[in-house]
Amino acid sequence: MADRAPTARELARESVHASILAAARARLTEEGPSQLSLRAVARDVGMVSSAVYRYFPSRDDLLTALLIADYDELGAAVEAADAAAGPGAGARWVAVCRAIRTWSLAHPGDFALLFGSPVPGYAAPRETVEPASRTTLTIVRVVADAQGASASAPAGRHGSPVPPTAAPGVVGTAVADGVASLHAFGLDLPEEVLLRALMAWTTVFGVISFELFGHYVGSVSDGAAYFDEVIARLADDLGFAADFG
Amino acid sequence: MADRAPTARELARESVHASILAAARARLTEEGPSQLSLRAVARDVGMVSSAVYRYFPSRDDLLTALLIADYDELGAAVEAADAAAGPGAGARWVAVCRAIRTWSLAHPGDFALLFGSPVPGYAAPRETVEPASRTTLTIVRVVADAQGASASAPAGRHGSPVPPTAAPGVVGTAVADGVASLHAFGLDLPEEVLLRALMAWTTVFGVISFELFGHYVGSVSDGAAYFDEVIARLADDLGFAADFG
DNA sequence: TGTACATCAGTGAACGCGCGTTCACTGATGTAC
DNA sequence: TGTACATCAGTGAACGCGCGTTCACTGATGTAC
Repeated sequence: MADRAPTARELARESVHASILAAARARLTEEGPSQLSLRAVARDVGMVSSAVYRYFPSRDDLLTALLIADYDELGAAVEAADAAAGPGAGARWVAVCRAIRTWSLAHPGDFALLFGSPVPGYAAPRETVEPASRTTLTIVRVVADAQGASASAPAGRHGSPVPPTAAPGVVGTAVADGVASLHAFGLDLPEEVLLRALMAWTTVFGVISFELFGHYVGSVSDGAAYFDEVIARLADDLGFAADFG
Repeated sequence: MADRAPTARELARESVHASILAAARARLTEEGPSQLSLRAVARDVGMVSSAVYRYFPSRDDLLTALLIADYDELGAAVEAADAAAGPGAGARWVAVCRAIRTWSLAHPGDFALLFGSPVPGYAAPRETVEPASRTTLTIVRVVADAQGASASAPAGRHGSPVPPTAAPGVVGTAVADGVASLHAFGLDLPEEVLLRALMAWTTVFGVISFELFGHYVGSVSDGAAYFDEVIARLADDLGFAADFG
């Protein structure tokens, strides 16, 4: 019941568990998640495949653990970038977006696991939803703060938060669920702003996906420069100016 | 040498070839491309697996044929939607975007093949590049036409094509390759416009991808309505008004 | 038009492979007296 | 502190599976005389 000193067995178990996860993550750097085999991971870690079952009841559980670890790592990186950035929303926006791209390029297999085509025969369980939302929430928070800040700023191109749309009035129920979820996090945003924030996040994802999977070949030569151009315009569309420091 | 009447053998060959492709496409509706096995396709078509080798030298060649067929089908659907839409760029924009979404939702496996995580161990050959560009080109063409039209339109929210960005002047080389490619198609666009068009296409893809792969669960309830909201704002950002008829 | 030979689509068995998972085992670590 | 038993991590063999691909075959279709 009380806190005992961990036994040698417990320490060893913890360490092997971590080694298996690490080996799986290392594999993901080179190959897609659907390729990821329990036997290969066991081989990498230097144990027999059946031994892995002492730590993960099945391959699906390994995938779930990976999914959570990845979402958390990405979320932590994004949150850290946000915290480390200057106080202005423009600087935070750039830091957050770049952090997402940097992590994704460094972990293409993990990116595919999180955001690519679903792994055949695997359905992500509930437990993955919360860590998954960390990144989205950080983005929404930056946008929300930018809105608050610019509400009391002088008028001009960036004076009015989120310009009105060409086909207004129908936002209606489209993101109602999203607004409701945000309340659970203590955020209260106009639907228009949430929709714009969601759009921006979607674009950031799309750009990274296209870059990573080779769909910009022939159109975009310098991925990093292009990405900066894109997030500058996204900030613009959100009613504030990106700040590249 | 000259045009002979096709022999029974030739007709049969043509027909079996088509059946195999059709069976493979049908499988894609239900399962991911990495799952797609030559043996399963052969089974569906009612022949022994080795017989497929009379038609496709390997599984990779089957995948390539599928890729081309899919890109062409999507491209044709998008071009048809463009042609069928009213003459205004706003109406064409809506028609084209909706066509992309409609096709994608109806063919999730094909969408994953075209735009999802790369199939492990398979690299798409050159022949797929041209059919792949049909969709992108249609979008760029609509945007280009909208620019031309609005250049002589009265000023206002949609009077000035593509508003200036918050961090201008650096577009520079980011999409230089794209501009060069466009010349081959007789299109000459300012870099800013091309960049905005590329961004919009990326967002459309991102929205469909998120919807299809379940990343909007909890945020977006009505995918179709949300999609329309998004493309209305994209048109807005491109300097014209979406026209939903 | 009729026959002899060549072409080629489809068959069925076989190959070697890697996979997820189960199971009885051995030997080291931990616990109770 | 020392011994007897329980726990449990890791082993190694085995299961059944589906895969891509090869190969010698048979029988129907096409071609040359």
